[in-house]
Order: sequence, then structure tokens, then C-alpha cells
Amino acid sequence: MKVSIKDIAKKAGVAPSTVSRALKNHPRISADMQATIQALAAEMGYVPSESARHLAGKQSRTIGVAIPDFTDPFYMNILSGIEEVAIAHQHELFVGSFNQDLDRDRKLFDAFDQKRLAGFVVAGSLVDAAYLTRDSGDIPAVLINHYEYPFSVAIDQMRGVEMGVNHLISLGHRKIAYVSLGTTTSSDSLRYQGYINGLESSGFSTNPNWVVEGDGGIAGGLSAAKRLMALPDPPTAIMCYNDRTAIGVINGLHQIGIAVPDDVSVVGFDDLEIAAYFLPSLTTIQQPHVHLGRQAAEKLFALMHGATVQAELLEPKLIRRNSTGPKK
Amino acid sequence: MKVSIKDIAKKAGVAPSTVSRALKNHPRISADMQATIQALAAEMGYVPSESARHLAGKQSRTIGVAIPDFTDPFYMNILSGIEEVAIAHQHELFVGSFNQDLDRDRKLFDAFDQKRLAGFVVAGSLVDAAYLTRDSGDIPAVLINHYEYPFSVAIDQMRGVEMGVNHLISLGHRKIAYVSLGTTTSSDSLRYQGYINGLESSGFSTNPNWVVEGDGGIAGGLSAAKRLMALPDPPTAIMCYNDRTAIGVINGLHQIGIAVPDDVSVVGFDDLEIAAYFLPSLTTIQQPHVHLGRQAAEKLFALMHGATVQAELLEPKLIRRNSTGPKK
DNA sequence: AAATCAGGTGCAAACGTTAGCATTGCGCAA
DNA sequence: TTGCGCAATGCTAACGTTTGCACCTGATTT
Repeated sequence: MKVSIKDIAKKAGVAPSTVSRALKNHPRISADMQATIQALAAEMGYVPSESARHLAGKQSRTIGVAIPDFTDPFYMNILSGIEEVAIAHQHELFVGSFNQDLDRDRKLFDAFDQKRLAGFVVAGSLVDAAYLTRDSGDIPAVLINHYEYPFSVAIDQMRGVEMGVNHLISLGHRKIAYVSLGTTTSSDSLRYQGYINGLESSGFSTNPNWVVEGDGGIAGGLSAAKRLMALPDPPTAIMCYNDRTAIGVINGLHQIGIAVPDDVSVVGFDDLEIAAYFLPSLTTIQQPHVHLGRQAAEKLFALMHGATVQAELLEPKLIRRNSTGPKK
Repeated sequence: MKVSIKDIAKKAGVAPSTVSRALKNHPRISADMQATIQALAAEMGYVPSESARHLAGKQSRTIGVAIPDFTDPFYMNILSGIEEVAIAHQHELFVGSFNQDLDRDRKLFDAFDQKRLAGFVVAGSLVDAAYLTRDSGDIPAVLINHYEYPFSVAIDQMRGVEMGVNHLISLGHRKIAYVSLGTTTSSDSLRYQGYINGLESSGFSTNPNWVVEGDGGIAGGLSAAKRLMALPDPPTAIMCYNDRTAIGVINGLHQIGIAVPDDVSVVGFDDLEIAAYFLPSLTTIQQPHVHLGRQAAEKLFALMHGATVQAELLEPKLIRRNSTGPKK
């Protein structure tokens, strides 16, 4: 069905190897022959088989990316950054998510191995562990927002949350709550630690009641906000695990008639596109998402080319907008 | 470097074919041998080569997906639906976006061909044309939201916008604007036509000044809103190409002190997650995104299995929320 | 005029796996 | 004892491509 190099060779009356070379403008094939073969190939609708190419010794031109979930905009931004540099390097992407399924992460890494990928990027603390405990030896990999792995690109999440908390303190807030991710991942504990640090470095006490669990999404933030405000001594400011949580929180507050930032201030984390356009716009900690992806990919290519690279820790940045009010 | 079936065979003192069969529990291999080989394979860290497998005649277990952009949540939802059923059918996904790059769509389809994919799904009217004009003959494909192609899953976009316009009319609005996608695609012209139909079927005139171009994103909606309200005779309601445009529109209105829905009503299209949580929440036309993806994938698998399938046109649904006010 | 050179091309092995067919023992029926 | 069938395994070709090396033919060098 599919025309192969042999078919072309037969029709042109030459050897398959000549066709192979002619198609890639090998210098030892005459210009005449190259033109003839290429025309013939086009006419016959020849499409090279990637599998065969790959088998015959060439290195793979595909890099893998593992992300938690296709519907999380944060990871999509990262992905988009990775894709950008992959294309620039003439590589393709094989992207896999590992959603709800607990087995899926293993399967994903198995797939990476079976494809003999040139390298891959792992984004999302949920799988870091899964990756690190397997011995998929030789394929170079870069992790995003992981801190122990030698090849990683990360932003200082702990410091980020601390900056958010400090900002709230500087506005006069003393009752500051935190809505967490709600699953035990390194990101979650780092950000929580940042919250504690921010409070303690200013000499304020922490109230365990003011730390509640979200789910990293809007719905989790919404219910967390309601739980917080039902407390006998509700907070006046809420630091959130991420922007989606913050949006949920603001929405939840709105539902029970609490205005942001007039009554309660809210800080997010990520600086998604929507953060700038939500009403009120979100004060948040910026992660340079696309840049993060780009950096990770660049690092991966460096690694693939044998360069020595080292872990990189990017500085977060506070973006002040309207979900935190003026100084009280 | 990588251990192959031959390495295992050598070590076990059997033929490669025996190893191959033992690894897949072939009935004609003794249980003993199977156990021995499998243990040995595990111990040696054997990982099958997908390329070799694929070359040796097996059909590919990968389906391709072409989307416009990784950062557009609408397509990510679709993707997530596709992925779900792909996994259920034990297939993998090869996802490609074709971003800004005009050449990229061709390259993407070339990649599909070179990989000898089992089939693919094309989402996004920008590439439909690119796909339809090429003769990538034998690989089954399903398009999303395309109307001429025999194998497609689509919702009735024209009807959707018409429903939105009718809703606005029923609230008493007469000056209704439309913010388009701004590029000539079938989606854009269909939705525009729905706008015209909605107006004309109620006997209202259309004012060309009230049709302005967005860009499918938030920024485009924002500037469109400002342009509309600067008109000598500004509209009192705005129908938008999609939710992201609507969010931009509401934001733009907010910037110039116009309240939604008190002063102006806004309707979106898609029903993204954020639509329900934006403030004000968005009245919008629901596309069953994830379902759309699932349907498309199911249809693709049916097609791959030789079943006869036909195009499917889903009914849109108006979701009434707070960006459109009570009857005036 | 003989030997060398180089450009142009063909041969064949290799990549890792699968699958059809052939082969080897063996126990068992005739 | 001879022949047979069956279970278990080996042989080999094939998938489509690449690549090192050998080969041929004119043309250039001495």
C-alpha cells in the first residue's frame, strides 16, 4: 500500500541506497539523479517511515513531556514554552498526562522508554517521585520545580509564598489564612512552609484553623473560603496555593457577601493570564510559566548534547493588583 | 547499550523468536520457559523497541491529534476527552499544535503520515482546510466542528449564536453587537451568520458598525469593547465569538466604567470552566467540550475498525447566568 | 601507454522485532 | 518395531531505512 524506497528504486532502475541518498541530497549522488529521484518520489507520494528510520540507527527526534493534566492552564503554558524550543531544534513532542490514574505515570515512562526518546521533561511534582525511583538509565531528563534533582528548572516557591504573606502583612493584615493544594507533594509543603516562614519572620503567630485544604482548582478554593469565613475568628486575608484556588476563594467570598479586597484580601500564585483580567484582578506571585518551559527545554537540549548543566532556581515576583486592598 | 531480545536469547540459550513469544505468553511456549524468560528480561532491564515492533508489521497504537494551540482551554478540554477514550482503547496520543506558524500544519500532517498513525482527530477550523486539501489517503480521520467532512463531530454553531441573540432580544435589547474571531474560518463565518439570522428572524436591522473583530482571546475582546462603546450609538448588548472574548469584553467595559449586566449585557460561547466563576458569571452557549472530544475519538475508533459512521451535529444549549440582566 | 584518481553507484549488513514454517524429541497406538 | 501426532522450540525472511565498503568507468597524471 505505502510506497517504499524500494518501490522508487525499482521504478527508477537504481539501487535503494541510491534513492535513500538522493532524497537527502547526499554529495556523492549526481545532481541529475537527485532531481530524477526526488521528482519520482513526489509523484509516487512517498512518505518515509519514521520507525524504519529510527530503527536504522538514527537518534530519535522526539522529546517527551509528562504533565499532570491537559486542562490545567499552568502546565499548558509550560508545555507551550517547551514546544517552542523543541520546534526551533527541529524536534517533535510526545506529550502524556497521567490524570487520575495512579498506574498511568509508570505507563507513561514506559512509553517514553519504548519510544527511545531523545530526552524528556517532567512537569508536576506528582510524578517527580515516580520518575526518580525508576532506573530509566540513559535518557536525559529535566524536571520542573523539583529541588533535589540535579537537572531542574524551578522557581523558589517557598520564597514566593513568603513574599505574598509579607505583602499582606505590610498592608496591615494579621489574620492571614492559607488554602493549600491538599495533596502531599513537594510543591504543597514548600508553599506551606513559605506561609509559616512569612508569618514567623514577622513575629506573628500561626493559627492552625486558618490553614485549610483546597484541591488546586476553583471548586476547592470556593469551599475553602466558605469554611474559613464560618470560623469564629475568621481571617482578613487569604494566601492561596495557586491562582485557580484564589479565583475559587474570591467567588466563594462573593457568594456569602464578602467583598474583595474591601473586606478580605486574596493573593494567588502563578499569574495565569486570567489573573490580570479577573474582577477584581488578582494580586499574585508570578511564575514565569512559558519561560520555565523554555528554560527546561533548553536545558534538556544542552544535556542531550553532552553539555554540563546545573539546577536553576528562579526568583518569583509579586504582582500587585486589585485583590489586595490599600493599606489599612 | 539497550538490551534487545537477542541479548536475552543468548543469555538464556534459546532462539530470539522463543523470547519474543515467551514475553507475550504465546500458548505454544511452555510455562517454564515463559517464567524463565520473563524473569531474565526483567532482570536485564529489557524494554521493547516500539519502532522495531511497529516495523515488523504491527499496526500503530497511536492516534494523532491536531490542535491550534496548547494554551486555549477549549481545545484542552477536547483533548482531554480524546485522551480518555484513547486510553480506554489502549492507545497513545500524539498531539501537535500549529501555533502561529503557517507551515506548521503541513509539517504536522507530514509527521502523522511518517508515523503511520492508526488515525487522527483534527480540532480547529484553521487546519481543516489544510487537512482536506491533502491526499493523505488511507489514514482514517475525524474532524471536530467541521460541516462538509463526512466524518465529523460538531455542534451547531450558527444555531448557538442565534440562541444567544434571541436571548438578548427577549431581554429587551435591540442594539446588539457582535465581536468576531477576526480570521476567516468556517467557525467565524458560521457564528457571524447566526448573529445575523438571530437579528433578522426577529425583524431587527443589523448595524455594520456593531460588528467588530476580536482575536479569539481576552485581549481582543477587551479592545473590541472599547471600540464599540466609543461609537456614537453604542450597543446595549454584546454577543461574543467565545468565552475568552467575552471575558475581555467585560473587562474592557469595566475599565471604562460600564457595568455588566446593569448597563450592557454580554453573552459568550463555549462554557469554559471559568465562565461559571467569573464575576459576573457568564451567560454563554454551552459546547459539550469534553464530550465533543470523546465522541470524536469514539467515532475514530469505529472508523478504524471499519464501521460505517456518519457526521454528527450536536445541539448547543444556552446557559443563563449573570452577565445578562433581567428583562428591561 | 600504463597507472592512478575520483565521481557515481550498487551490495549487503544492520537496526529489533514478528510470524510462518520447519525441525526435533517424545510418548503412544497399531 | 514402525509410524504418527503433538508439544516445544529453532530458522529465516520480512518490515523500510541507513551506511560502510566495494565496484565500475572514464579522465587525469607521469
